[in-house]
Amino acid sequence: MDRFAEVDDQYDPHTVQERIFSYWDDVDAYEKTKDHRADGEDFFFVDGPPYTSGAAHMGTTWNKTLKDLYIRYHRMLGYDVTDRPGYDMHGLPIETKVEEKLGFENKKDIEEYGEENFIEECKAFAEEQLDGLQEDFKSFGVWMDWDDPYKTVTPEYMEAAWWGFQRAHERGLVEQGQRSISQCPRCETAIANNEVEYEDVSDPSIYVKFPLKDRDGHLVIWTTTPWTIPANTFVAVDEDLSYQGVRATKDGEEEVLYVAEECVEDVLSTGRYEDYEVVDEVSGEEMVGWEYDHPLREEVPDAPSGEGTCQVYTADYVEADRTGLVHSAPGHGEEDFERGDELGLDIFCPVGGDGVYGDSAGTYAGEFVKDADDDIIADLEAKGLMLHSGTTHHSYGHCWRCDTGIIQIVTDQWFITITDIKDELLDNIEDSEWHPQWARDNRFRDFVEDAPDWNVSRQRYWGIPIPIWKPEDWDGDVEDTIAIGDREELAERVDQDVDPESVDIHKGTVDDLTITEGGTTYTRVDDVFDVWLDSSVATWGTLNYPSETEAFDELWPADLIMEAHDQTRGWFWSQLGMGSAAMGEVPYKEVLMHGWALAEDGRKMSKSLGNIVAPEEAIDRHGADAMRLFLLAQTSQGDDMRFSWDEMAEMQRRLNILWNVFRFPLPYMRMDGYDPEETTVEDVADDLELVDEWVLSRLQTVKDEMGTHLENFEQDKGLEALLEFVVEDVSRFYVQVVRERMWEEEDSPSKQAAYATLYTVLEETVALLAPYAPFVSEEIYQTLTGDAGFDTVHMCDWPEPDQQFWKQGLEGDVEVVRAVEEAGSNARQQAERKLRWPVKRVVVDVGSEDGSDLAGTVEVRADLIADRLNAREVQVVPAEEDWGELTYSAEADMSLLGPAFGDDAGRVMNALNEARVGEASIDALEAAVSDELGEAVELDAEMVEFVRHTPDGVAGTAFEALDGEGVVYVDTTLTEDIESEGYAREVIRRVQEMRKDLDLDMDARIRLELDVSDDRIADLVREHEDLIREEVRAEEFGNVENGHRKTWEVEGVEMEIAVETVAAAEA
RNA sequence: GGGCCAAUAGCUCAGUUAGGUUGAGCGCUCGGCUGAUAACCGGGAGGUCCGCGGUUCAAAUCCGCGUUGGCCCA
Repeated sequence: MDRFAEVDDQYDPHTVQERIFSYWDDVDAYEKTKDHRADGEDFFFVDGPPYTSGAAHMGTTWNKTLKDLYIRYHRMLGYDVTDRPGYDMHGLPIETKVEEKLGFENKKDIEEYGEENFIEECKAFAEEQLDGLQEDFKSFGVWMDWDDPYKTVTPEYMEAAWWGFQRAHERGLVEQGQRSISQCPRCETAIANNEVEYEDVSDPSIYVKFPLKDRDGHLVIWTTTPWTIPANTFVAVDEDLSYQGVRATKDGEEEVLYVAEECVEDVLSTGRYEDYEVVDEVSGEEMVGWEYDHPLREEVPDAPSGEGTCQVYTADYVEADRTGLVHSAPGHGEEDFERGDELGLDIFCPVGGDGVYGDSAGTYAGEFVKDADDDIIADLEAKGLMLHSGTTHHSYGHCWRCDTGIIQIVTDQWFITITDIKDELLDNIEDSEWHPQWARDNRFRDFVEDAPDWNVSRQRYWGIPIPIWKPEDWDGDVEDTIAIGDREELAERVDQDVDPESVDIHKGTVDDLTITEGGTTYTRVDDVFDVWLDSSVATWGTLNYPSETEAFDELWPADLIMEAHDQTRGWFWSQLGMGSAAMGEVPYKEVLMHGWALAEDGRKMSKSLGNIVAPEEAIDRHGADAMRLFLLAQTSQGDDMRFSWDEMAEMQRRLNILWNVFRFPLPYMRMDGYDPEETTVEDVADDLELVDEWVLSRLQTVKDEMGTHLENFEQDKGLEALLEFVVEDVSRFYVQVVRERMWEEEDSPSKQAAYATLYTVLEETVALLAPYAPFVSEEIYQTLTGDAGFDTVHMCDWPEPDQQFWKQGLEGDVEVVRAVEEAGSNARQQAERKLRWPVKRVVVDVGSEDGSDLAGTVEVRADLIADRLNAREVQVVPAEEDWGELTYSAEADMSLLGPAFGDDAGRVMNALNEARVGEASIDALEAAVSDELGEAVELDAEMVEFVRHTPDGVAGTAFEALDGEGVVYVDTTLTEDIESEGYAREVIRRVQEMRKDLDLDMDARIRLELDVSDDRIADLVREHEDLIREEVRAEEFGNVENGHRKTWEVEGVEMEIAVETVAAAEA
C-alpha cells in the first residue's frame, strides 16, 4: 500500500476486510508473524477442541476471538506462541448424525453395514464439519495454524490417549467392574452424567405394599419406575426417622401399613382410607432386618432371594418424603447400587443394554421396560398390593443426542478410579491460576470434591478403542490385563503383522488383534473411550506426544487455556483427572473461564426459541472487526454475555471515528511531503505544543492501562481505555485543536510537530488495537507506514509507555482546560452566543482547590482556554477571592419572616427582595435592608436564600476538576470589533458551504462577490476582508458572472454571495 | 432438589473487593459546528439499584429468605 494513499471517505468494514484478507495472503502475513517470533520465549497455548458437528455459533465465535486476541497479544510481547487449533471428532453425536444420514435405527443396522464402513462414514462426516468450522474461524480473522490442526481421530493423537491410559493403568487407577450407569436404550451405550438432559415428563406414580414376613402388615414404598420392581432387593429406611404401623380401614376391611410418621396422613388419604389408628411405633433403626415377600415373586421367579435380600436396611438417601421407605434395586439406581454393594448383596439386573428384559425377568422377558410398566401395575393391583396408582410430572433424564429416556442399569464398565487420588487432585488444583478465581475455589473445587470414578468406556464404534487386552477366562483382576501405550508397542506385542507407521488404530483394525504371552492369549475389550477422554489428553496430544518428544519436553504443561464455564465439568475437569492420573499434575497453569453468549432476550440462543444469531450475519451487518470489538468489550471473567445489535453497531461507529481521525491528516501530510522517518516526535521535541505533549502523554497512560488490563485478562477494560482515548482525547479534543495548524498553507515547525504527534498516536493506537480489530488496524498501519513498516501490524512489538513523553501533570492541566471549556460552552449556550462569535472575556472564578492549584493552572493555560472558547481574554479569580462584579439578591421565607416581623413583614419583604448586595452574607443584607427602610432590622440566616446575579450579558456555569471546583462566566457583550469578526466568520462559513456545493478541491482559488444589504454590517465585514480572503482561498473580490449564487439570511441581515473558481472566470 | 454466577436509566454495562448523595456509552430530546462533513460537538430529561426482611448512625454494596435468568450437578 502506498504511504498516505487516499482512503475511502467512510469506513467500510467489508472493503477493508476483503482487501486485508488478500493482502495477508500476498505477503504471507501469518507465517511472517510467526517467524518473527520464532526465537522468542515459548508460550504454550492449548486450544480446547470444538466438537465437529454443526457450524460455529456465537459462543464458539466469542471463544475463538478471545483466543485470537490473547495469542496476538502474547506474540506482540515477543513470545513464540503455540497456536495449533484442535477438533474433537469422535463420539456418539457424530455417530447418531451418520446413523440418521444412513437411515439406521439401531446397532444391528451398523453391524450389518460393517463397523469399518461405518467408521469411515463417521470420519468423512467429521472432516466435512471440520472444514466448515475452519472457514468460519478464518472469516473473522482468527490466526491459528489452520494447515495443521490436531484431530482426535488421527493415530498419533489417539495414541496420546492410549499412552495416558496406560500410565493410569500402571498406577493401578484403572478398574473394570459393575456400575450403575445411565444407559441410552436406543444408542445402546452408557452415557456420561453430563450428557443426560433433563426434561419434564409424565410418569407413573405408584404406592406399593410389600407384605411383611414375620409380622402383620405391609411396608409401603413409592416409585415412578414400576419396571425396576422386579429387581427390588431391599427396602431402605432412615435410621433416625420415626415410623408408625397404622391399622387403616377402607371399604370395611382393615390392614396394617408401615410408613414414616410424618407421611401417615398423606399416604392414607392418597390410598383413600376412611380411618386409621396407630398400632405400632418404631425407629428406622429398629426396623432393620425385617423381612418381606418380594411383591413380584410369582412373575419373576429369579428375583433376588439370596442371603440378606428382601429385608429392611438403613440408607442415607432416605427422606421423610412420600412414604419414608425406599424401594431399592441395586441392579438399577446408582445410590441403590452403592448401598447394595456395601451390604454385600447380590446385584440383580434383568434388563439388557437395549432396555429389554432378559429371561431372568420371568413373565416380562422380551418386553421393553417402559412398556412393561402397565403390566407390572396390573399385576400388583391384581395381587392387592397396590395402595395407589396415579401419575406424576417430574424431570427425567434423556439422552442428549437422541432424546430417548435413559434407564439406570448395572453393566460392566471401565473406570479410572480418580476417587483414589482425590487428595492429589485437590492439591493439583492449587497449581493452576484461574480467572476469575472464584471459578476455581468455588465451582471447580466443589465439583472435584464430589466427583465419582470416571467411567471411560462406551459400547460404541466411533471412538478411540480402549487399549486393554484381557486373558482368556479373565477373573476380573485388572493387573492381569495388558494395556498398550502406542503403535510401536502394539506392533511389537500383537500376534499379527502390523506396520506401526501406517496402522489406523480404530476399532475395525484393532478388534481382531490378539496378544499371546506366557502361553496365554489376550483379546481386546470391545469398548471405546468416552469422548471426553479424547480431549483430556490435548496438552500432550497437540504436541504429538508420545510419538514425538522434543516439543513435549520443552513446552509441557500448557501456559494457558480458555473456555466457557460449562467446561468446568468438561475439559477443565477431564484434563485435571487425566493429567493427574497419567502425569501426577494438572496439565495447565492458567485458565481463563468466560461465559456463554446469550441472545438479546437474555435467554440462551436456541433453535426452539428462534433467537439464534449466526456470526456470518453479524459480519455481514457490521464487519468482523466490529463483531470482534463487541465480543471483546464483554467481560471474559465468568459472566455470560448478552448479545446486542445496538452495541455492535456502536462499535462500528467508534471504528468510524478512528477512521476519520486517521484519514483527516493524510491529505496534509501528502501535500507537505511529511516523512515520518525524517521527522519523529523526538526530532520535533522542541516544537511540540501543549496539546501535542498532552496527547502524547495520554498515549503513554493508555499503553500503561492496557498492559495492566490485558495482564489481568480484562480485555474489556483495556478496549474501553483505548476507545475512550481515540474518541474523547484524540477525536474530540486533539484533532479539533490541531486542525487549524494543518490548514496553514505554509509548512512550519509547528505543523511538523503536529504531524509527528498525530502520526505517532495513530501508529501506536493501531498497534494497541491490532489484537482486537486486526483488519482495520492493518489497513491503517499499512497506509501510515507504507514500505517503511513491518509487512503486517501484527509483527509490531506491544507498545510500552515511554517516560520521555509521559507527563501526568500536563494531563491534569488539560483536564482542567477541558472542564473549563465544557462549562464555558454551556454558558455560551445559555447566553445564545455561537462559538463563531468571539466573546469579550471569560472569567474563571475558582471556588475551592482542595490541594490542587486550580487557579494557577487556569492562569498558565489561559491562552488555550481563550482559543477553545473563542474569547478575547481570560480572567482568573483565585479561590480566596470573589469576583467583584457579581451581585446577590435574597428571597424571603415568609413562614419565618411573618412571625418575626408581624405587621412590618410586608415592608421588610419588599425591601429584602429589592436589595442587591456584593457578597452573599447576612450582614451585608441586613445593612442594605436597614438602609432601605431607614431603621435597623435584624435578620436571621434561615429567613432568606441568596440568589446569584451576573452582570448583563454574562452567563455562568459551574465546573469540577482535580478535586476543585469553580464557575466559568462568559461575557457576551457585543462590541463593533466582535460584531465585525462574527459577521466575517458567518460569511466565511457560508462561502465554505458554497465551495462544498461546487465540490471544489481544497486548494482551489475562487473569485468572491459579496453583497450585504445592511450598510453598517457591510462595513464591519469589510474590515475583515483579509481574513475572509485567506480562509476561503479567494484570489479576488469582484463581480461573479457565471458562478454559484445564493442569498443568505445571517442574524437578520440579508447577504447575497456568489462564488466562481478563478480558472472558470478566466475561461 | 443441590452448588456456583448474575439482576443498577428504554438498551448494553461500570460501581459491590474495603458500606458514606449511583455513573458511562447508546437511544430519546433540545441546541451547536460545517476544510474529518452521509461526519463531528454540547446541553437536558430519564433510576422502587429485582422483591421482602435483617445488621448498621448509614446498605446498590454485608447477611437471610424469595423471584427471574445462566451454567453445572441430581
